[in-house]
Parts: sequence; C-alpha cells; structure tokens
Amino acid sequence: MVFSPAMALFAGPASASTCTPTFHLLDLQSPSSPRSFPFLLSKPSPRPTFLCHSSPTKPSPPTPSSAKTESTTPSLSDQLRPLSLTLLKDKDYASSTSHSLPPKPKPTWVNPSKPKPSVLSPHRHRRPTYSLNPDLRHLSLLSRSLRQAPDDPAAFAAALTEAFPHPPSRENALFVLNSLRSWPKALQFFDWLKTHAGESPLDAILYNVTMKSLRAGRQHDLVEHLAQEMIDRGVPLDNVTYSTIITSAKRCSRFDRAVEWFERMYRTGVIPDEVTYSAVLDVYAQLGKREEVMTLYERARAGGWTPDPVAFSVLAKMFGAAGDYDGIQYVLQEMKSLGVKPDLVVYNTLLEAMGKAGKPGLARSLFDEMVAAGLSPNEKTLTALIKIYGKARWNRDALELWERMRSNKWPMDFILYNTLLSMCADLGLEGEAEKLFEDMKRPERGTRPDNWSYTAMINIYGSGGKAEKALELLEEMLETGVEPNIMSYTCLIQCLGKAGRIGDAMRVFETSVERGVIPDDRLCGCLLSLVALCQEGEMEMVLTSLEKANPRLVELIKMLRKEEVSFNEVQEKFRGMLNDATVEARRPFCNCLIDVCRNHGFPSQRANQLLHLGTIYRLYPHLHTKSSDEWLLNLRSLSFGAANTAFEEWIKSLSDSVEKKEVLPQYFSINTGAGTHRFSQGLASAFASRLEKLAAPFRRNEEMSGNFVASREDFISWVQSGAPAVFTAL
DNA sequence: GTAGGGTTAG
Repeated sequence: MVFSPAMALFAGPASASTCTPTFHLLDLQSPSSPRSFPFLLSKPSPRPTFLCHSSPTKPSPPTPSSAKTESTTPSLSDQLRPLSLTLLKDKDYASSTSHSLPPKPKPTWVNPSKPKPSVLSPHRHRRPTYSLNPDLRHLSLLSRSLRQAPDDPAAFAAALTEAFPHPPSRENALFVLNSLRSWPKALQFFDWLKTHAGESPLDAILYNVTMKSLRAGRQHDLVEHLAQEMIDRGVPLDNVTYSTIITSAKRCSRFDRAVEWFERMYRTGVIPDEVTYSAVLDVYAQLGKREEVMTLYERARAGGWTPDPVAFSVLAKMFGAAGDYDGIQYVLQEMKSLGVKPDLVVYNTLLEAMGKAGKPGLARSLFDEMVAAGLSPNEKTLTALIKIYGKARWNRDALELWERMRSNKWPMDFILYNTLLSMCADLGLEGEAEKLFEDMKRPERGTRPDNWSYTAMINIYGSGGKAEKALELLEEMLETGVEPNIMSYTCLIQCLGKAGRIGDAMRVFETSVERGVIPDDRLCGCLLSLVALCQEGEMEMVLTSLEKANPRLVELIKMLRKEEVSFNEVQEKFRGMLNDATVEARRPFCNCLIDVCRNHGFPSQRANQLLHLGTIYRLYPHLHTKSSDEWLLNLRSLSFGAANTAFEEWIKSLSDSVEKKEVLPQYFSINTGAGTHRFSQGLASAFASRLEKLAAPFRRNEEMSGNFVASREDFISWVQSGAPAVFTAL
C-alpha cells in the first residue's frame, strides 16, 4: 500500500498513527489511477456533528483490511500529528529525491492555547499588494494590440518583439499575461518570457496565471505539464497553484487527477486553505462520494473552520444532486447555527436542490426568505423557481411569479425564456406561451428563439392536439435557419401520431434522418408508440421507419405476432433488445410492446408474457405490495394496455385465493396515479369506466385521486357472482 | 478577469 497523507483524512485511526509513511514521486505521465479510490472509501469516522442526518446512500464499503480500524478513536489532532509535524516544510519533497524519508517527528504540541493542527489552514493565501502601475494606459493599449494580434505563432512572436523592445517588468508581464484571453497566446508569451524576462526568474504567480488561462481553454494536460515544470525547476507550488490545477482537472472531468494533486499537497507539506479545500469538496461531491465530503467537512469543522458561503454552496449542490432533503436541511441548519448568511449563489443552489428533492413548498418559502433578506433574484434564481413550479403543476404560483418578474423588471435571459416556455408546456398555457414566444422575437430583447424555444412551442401545440400549428413551427425553423434537434422532431412526431396523422409523422421522421439526426431511444420509443396507436393498414409503414432506427425492436414485434413462437424465443429476443436500450427507455419499450400486442390482436398470451418478462427484469418493481390489511396494485408507471394486463392477472390471482379460502386482507386497492403528467392523464378515468363496466366493487378514494378501493366482503361476493370470469377465463 | 473555490434548460 502506498501511504497517501490525504488518506489519513478518511482512513480509520490506525492508518494514520501506525503506518510508516513512504513517500513516492508522483508520476505525472502515468494514467489515472482509480485504484487509489478504494482507500478513500474507507469507513468514515463517527460524526458527532451530523447525527441527525440520514443520507439515502448506502454506507461506504468496509475499510480495506490493510487499514485496520480500532475501537477507540483518537482525536483529530492525534490522527494528524504525524502529518503536521513531519510535513510542514518549505521544501518540496518531490523535487528533491523520491526516497528521502521525512525527518523524525519532533515531540508534541507545546502551546495549548494554539489551535490544534488542522486539515485546513485557517489563513487564506496572502496576496501581495501591488503598487499601482503608473503606466496603466500604455499597458492597456499594449495588451489590446497583443490580444488582437494573429494567433499564428510567428506573427505573435513578432508582435511581442515589437511590444517589448526591453524586457518587461514582472508586474507588466503579469498584467499582459492576464489580459490575453487566449490560451495559445498566453502559453507562447509565457515561453517567450523564459528567454526575455531578464534577470527575474519565473515565479509561482506567473505560472499560476498561465495555468488559469490554460484552464479556461480546458487544456488540463498542459496545466499538468506546467506543474511538472515548476517541480523540476524548484518553484514551490502554493495554494493558488493547487486550487488552479484541481479546478482545471475538474473542468475536464479528470477527477482522479484532482484527487491526486490534493493528496500531493499534504504529502509535500502544503496545507490547503479554505479555497483549495472547498474546491476539493466539490471534486468529491461530483464523484458522488458524499460520505467522504462529509468526513472532510467535519474534520475541518472540528479544527475550528467556519465554512464560508462557497463551501455551503458545494454541499447544497451535492445534496441537491442526490435529491437528499435531509442533507439540504443540514446545510441550512449549519449555516444558521454558525451565523453564516447565505448569499445569492447559495440561495440559487439551495432552490435548485429543493427542486431536485421535490419540495416546491420549501423552495417557495426559501425564495420569500431570500427576498425578505434584501437579496434580489437573478436569472438563475428565477429559472430554478419557474422550473419547480412548472414541474409541480403549481399554476397559480407560477403565474404569480411571472407577474412579479414583469412588474419588478427582474432580469431575463434566453434560458429563463425557454424555461418559462417549458413551464407553459407543463401547465398547458398556450396563449401565454405564444405571447412569450413573440416577445422573444422582438429585436430589442436581444433574444432569438432557438431550437429549445421552438421545441417547447411544438410541445405545447402537441399536448393541445394542434398538429397543424406544430407542423408550421417546424417549417418556420427550417426557413429561419434554426436547426431542429432530435427533441424537436420527437415532440412533433408524437404530436402528429396522436392526431392520427401517421403518414405525416413518418415524413417528419424521414426528414430528421436526412438532416443527420441519429435516432436515440426516446425517438424509437416515440415511433414504437405510433406502432401501438396506428391503424392496421399503417403498421407496415411505421415498422419500415422504425427498422432504420432500431431493427431489433422490429424483429421482436414480428416475432410477437407469430402464433408458433415460444416463450423462450420471445424471452431471448426481448432480453437482447433490452440490453441494447438505455435504462430509462426500457420500461416505456415494454409498455408500448404490450400495447402493440393488445391493440393489434397479437396472440392473446403475448401481453402477459411481456408483463411477466418486464417483472423479471425489474421494470415494474412496485407493482404489487401487500400489508396485513391491504393488498395494493400499483399501476402508476404502466401504459393503458400494460395496466389492463396487470389488472386482469391480479384479479385472476385474487379469485384463486378467494376460491381456495386463503387469508385475505381487509382491503384491496388499485393505484393508477393522479395523472398529473399530461401524457399519463387518463389512466385513472379510463380505469374508472373499465371498473364500472365490470361492475367491480372498487370505489374511488376521495382523499387520494387515482386510488380505488374495495372491501374484502364486497370483493368476495363479486368474485362469487362469477363476474370476473368474463376476462379471467381468457 | 485582474494569481485560486460555489449557481441556470426536455
């Protein structure tokens, strides 16, 4: 095991105090080493400040056997003592020799009034104060001309020679480097400085600024190259360097590299300050390692750190991404008890998090609190809130907020416009959407509708059954040069299909393929739903299109309609098709296939076979639940055909139980869902009429829409009347 | 943007 000092932050107590640290040079050329992660997954320490939090994540895997945990937990300072006493040196180990052992730890901590050693340096990196540059005007002109110089290396070199007849001072070089706004130029200027900077050697600040430019251009390999150069040349890496490298890795999704540099910091004796630390918290958060984030957070807190709004924003984003409401409450509680006032970004992140955790009411009161605190919402705040109200179908709140936005002249950008349009689609506000859409087109707005805006409009017309208008919008897109994306086509095809215009839908599909759209599972699912919807005579046409997008689905359909095909053959084909599909598409595929079988008179056992397979492959995990007083059939994620198939099977099995005089619960209930989503509307009412036709004793539950309940006695007498035999005999 | 960290869309 290679001991890494940062591991001590996570590992059980024994690893930090009993392992002899062995220092290894970081091999910058080596590929990422995900093998180091399991160590980071070691068991988190007890968390006294976090007792109330129950995260939905499973606990981390057990500690690797090499890092033994003992029953007693030493204090944080004990755990970190070897680290703080052996590593706090100016010298960069890695730059000297790879195997020099650190000196023996000096004894103890003598001054009890001093704070304990921490994982986190309490002091921010100090910035030197610059003398005001007397020649700022000249410099500005200079950097503008360099900014406008051609990118071509030879031409830029000539421009540099002309701009600096004498070697620039360090301050002037820094000013220019900061203002180039192009990473190739910044790098070239930096290299030029190496030979033209006169006496003054390149220091960490110049490296840091160059790295920042490379980071903006997402050139992480070059950032690491510069970092290695610093190590080779003996230029010490400071907190600014590390935070820049770590965020550069993060921006390129090279999280393993970010972690490796963080570990290297401790190994070389640089203790992170809160800027670097919160950058690293975000790295672990984006890796989904929430336990590790909390461990790091608590260790720093135990060392006396009062997190700032940025750190809380990182935590809020993390809990939001996990939909972890308890975590969000924890963040709010921590800020309150520490007296940290949330800033606008923290509010925005928390609102977004509340939305992801499905808490529209709390989002609303948080927004009220924010405004009451005197903060003014920006585009991001409003986008988050509008999205939440739209998803929750909170028409009144959405419209009220919209009114406030207009009367307060709160800022709008095109993302907010598009979010408002999507909200209108969710709420069915056709007229309002049309007004917004026209507003976007006004030249003084500075916002032109893009393909998101058009798609939202197509969606609105689609759910309102206005196929002609939706089709006109596609024409308009093509005319005005707004290239439709796959979502625009999918929504339009869906809309035309629902209107029964299958031929037009297929023509739109052919257009999309001609214009380079590569069908995804969502588009295939849309075509598949058209197979279920269409008339007998139209089926071949739809299958011909679908075959281009997903031949395996078509093979399966052709197999399903043949009487002689066995269950095993179906299963084989179905499994293959499912394996090819994305996880989110699997249940819709199965639902649609059941609808196809039922609507087109396929052999009668097929729908049941597919439902059975869907259950085996866990596409319908909560279909049946039984408690002692109630048995529930949950049809919420099923299509109409699938729901009917499941219902018939359920009744059949319950009838058997009645016949065999098994122990039955007091109630039977069916849940179709309230049908708040515009595509799922109708399952409840369709079911109500089906139950009525069957004279089934299920009654609408007034307290819960989409819920039907029958008592045991009523159910038994219905079964004994022989009524369900109409379909259970099939 | 003034050497470094956190927030917007099927």
